[in-house]
Amino acid sequence: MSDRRKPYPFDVIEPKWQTRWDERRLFHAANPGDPGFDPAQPKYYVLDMFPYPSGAGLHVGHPEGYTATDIIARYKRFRGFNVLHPMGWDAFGLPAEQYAIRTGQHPEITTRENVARFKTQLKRIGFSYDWEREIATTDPGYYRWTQWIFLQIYNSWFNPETQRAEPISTYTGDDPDSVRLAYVAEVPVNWCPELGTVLANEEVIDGKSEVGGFPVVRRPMRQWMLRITAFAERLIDELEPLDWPEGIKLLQRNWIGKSAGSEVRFAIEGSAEAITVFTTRPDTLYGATYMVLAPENPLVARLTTNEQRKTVADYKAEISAKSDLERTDLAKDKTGVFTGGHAINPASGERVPIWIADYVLMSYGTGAIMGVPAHDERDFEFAQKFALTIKQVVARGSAPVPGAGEGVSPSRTSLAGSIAEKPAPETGAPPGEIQSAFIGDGVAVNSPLIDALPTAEAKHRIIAWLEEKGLGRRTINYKLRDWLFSRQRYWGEPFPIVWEGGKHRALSADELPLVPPALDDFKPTGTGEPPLSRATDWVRHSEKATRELNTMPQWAGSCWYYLRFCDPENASRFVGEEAERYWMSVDLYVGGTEHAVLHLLYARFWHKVLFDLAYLTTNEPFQRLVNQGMILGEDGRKMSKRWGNVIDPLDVIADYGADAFRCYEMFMGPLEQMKPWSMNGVEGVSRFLARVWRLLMEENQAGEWILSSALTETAPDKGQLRVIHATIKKVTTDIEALSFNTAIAQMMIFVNAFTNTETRPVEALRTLLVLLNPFAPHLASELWESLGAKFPISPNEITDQPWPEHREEFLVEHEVEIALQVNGKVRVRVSVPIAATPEELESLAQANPRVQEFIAGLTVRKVVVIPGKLVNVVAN
RNA sequence: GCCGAUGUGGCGAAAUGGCAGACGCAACGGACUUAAAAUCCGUUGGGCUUAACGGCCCGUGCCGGUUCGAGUCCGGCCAUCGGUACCA
Repeated sequence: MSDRRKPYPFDVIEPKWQTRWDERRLFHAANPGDPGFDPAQPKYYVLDMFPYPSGAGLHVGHPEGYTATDIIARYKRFRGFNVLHPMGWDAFGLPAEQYAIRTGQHPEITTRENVARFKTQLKRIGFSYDWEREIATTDPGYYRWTQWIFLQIYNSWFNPETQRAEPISTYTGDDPDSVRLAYVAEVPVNWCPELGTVLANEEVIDGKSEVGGFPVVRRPMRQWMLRITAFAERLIDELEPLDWPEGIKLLQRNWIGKSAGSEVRFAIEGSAEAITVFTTRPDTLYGATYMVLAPENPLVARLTTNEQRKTVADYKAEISAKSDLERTDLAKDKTGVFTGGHAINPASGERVPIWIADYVLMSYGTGAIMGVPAHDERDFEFAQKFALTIKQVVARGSAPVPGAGEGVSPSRTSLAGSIAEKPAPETGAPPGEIQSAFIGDGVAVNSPLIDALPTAEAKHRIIAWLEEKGLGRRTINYKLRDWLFSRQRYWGEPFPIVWEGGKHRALSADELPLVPPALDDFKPTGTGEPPLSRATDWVRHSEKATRELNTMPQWAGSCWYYLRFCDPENASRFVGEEAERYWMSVDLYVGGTEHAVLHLLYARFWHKVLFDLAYLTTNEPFQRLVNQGMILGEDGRKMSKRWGNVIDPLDVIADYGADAFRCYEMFMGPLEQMKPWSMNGVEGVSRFLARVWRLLMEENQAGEWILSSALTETAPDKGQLRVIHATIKKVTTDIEALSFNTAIAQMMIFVNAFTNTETRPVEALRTLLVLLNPFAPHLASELWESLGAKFPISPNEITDQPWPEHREEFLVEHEVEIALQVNGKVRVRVSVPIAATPEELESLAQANPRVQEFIAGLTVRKVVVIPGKLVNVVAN
């Protein structure tokens, strides 16, 4: 291909315009107070999810979203907006560190090289970023403020009364460290003794390290945590008004996993202690025939009887050898052992055995459950396996049993009553031979306090009783866990924390940035100590104090980069107040679904903390979110080295040009949809652009491109005006709707309509070039310039033109073709005057010979007239 | 399991409840050319029928419903893809 003649000289014009845009600072957005800032202009902040600059360079997936936002950015500029469209680098991260371990090359160098490569690639595609706002999370000028934000989080707490983050100074309790939004806790991590490091869950496969296949065990280690759970309620509620895809909102809600229920306290037999469980079904309390604690629950040691001590210890050892993944993967079959201890069911007074099992997680609820096998699938499976009592306490049915009072009727009666009302298959089986758990709502039975009550009311009643007796209370639980915020890595932001006498303390803001020490050896130390421990001088903060050795996770930098873009040079504040007030929030945020939960949740969390502390004026960062779909290989499979189906954007650009690449990415299909790449498709779009080129240009004898002699200053004819204005209308509404594929299709219709005309009105082509400019900016700019050489216009830059407005009057036709239907089937199409009244259309239809033919011998029952569309004659 | 998305020609896809398949690809035919490429013009959902112009029937994953009219709305299935997984 590259040896073939180019359909138009994109290889010359694209670099030319890219250089010119840079020189003219065309895409630089002025901040309030800057020279050239126009307060009358509305603002528009359109943001891409910034990339991790990997060694592999860009793939075709990146530019899909970037092209979409670029079209919007260029369009909004035409529309008179002050557009903020920035780009930067999420540059801390593991690959650079691992590369450093292998080669000894400092991650900073690797990162710099990768950033340079990415930037070259992005520039070659012609994106209209304001490069003067470029940021990298690894710049000290940037991570200084990442550390500063951490300090704000560290120095605040969540006041449950105001439901807001507040400075720690407003906390009046004894132990501020127990309520800080950043705190230290012992949490279990994946520890690989052989590699001497902690591994992420994704790095552990079947209980072995992904690298080397060494055994991995879970072991508690001291970690920094962020108290995101305090914001769970607000993270759900404040999601509601955002203009995000419903699916993403749902994903976040499910991740936060709110469930309402109650805590119930079970007394332990022969002990002053009690076990508190969380349940969403307190109405099934009478059916709790056993209890299960998580193996890690500290109560286990105190409950276990001497006879069971060895069994329990063995089981715990077995469990701790399993990784999280293994523990859940192998969850096909329930396991567990009896502790020997018993508790008392507070409702029934029955004595119930206490077990431990790994299907109960220490990290959710209270790390203990009441086992209600008749009404919970997992409990049912467990009870079956270990032959525990199964007691039915909810019967199918919805209406309360007539005449049944509260807790007075014998349970047997109400059970019989509800069966009579709505028989269910399994209730025919005698008690103890229940075939499966009934987990739906129904009517309480065998539960004296709440018999005959429907589930909702039974829950309410039993909670009231528990609260009255001091045995429990209504609570809400979340799946969301606090955010494990520390990593034992080198290439990340050091914590602005020092330790002295076993206590942590924050650095002051003027000690920032805290720069990581220069290291030659980035390898894990083998002891579990982070690599920073090697830098002994750096670690010593003072005579008595030493620095925190962990670093922050990669998420930290991406939690607030959209704020820094508003004011990237500011040396005295993470973002200037005026800049933040002017630019925030992000009007359009485009990126992949892979960040639907973590990044977007973490960023919202930080934003809310900063908002509560009055550093920001907005409560949410991203007003509108759009996810682009994945681009698959030509074979319909996910692009990967393994399949050899990876497409390199630069290869495509070398053959067809950046404009064709951009347009093809948008023409493939709807932005949000997953779709396969097709080189033939690129070819087609490239042909379209070449046709646009030849609409204005022709070759002279010498083979040079010159302005076409078909161009004239004449006015477009009626047919042409219709196409022009239909195109303005469709392209405009389609861009607003992010429906770029159909916008391009309409421009193709335009070009087809003008391709073989003898004379081409310059006016029509000017309009086309402006409409095309957001999609194919190099081509449109070049042609505009060429056109201006012979047909000057003021202002003479395409980017200074107003966006065209369509005029309805050019779209209306005198005649319109409508369909005549008989009984819903189209029988003939006829041309009718646009002004024809419904009555006229009706009689016209009935008089039509074709219609006559089909209604012959039938009685016309009804005639439906849709003016401009069709007439449907209903007859039988 | 659960949650979500998607099912329309040979392919990527269009269609405020109102003429299904716009636009593009591929394929085929034609023009130009010594020839090819490029370019331009045309045909192109399937079946039946006609010498031809035409005409008829079927068709948006499957089954049903609402409606004068359903790719679109409702109910029930099936398939593919993605996410998630003992969350009490």
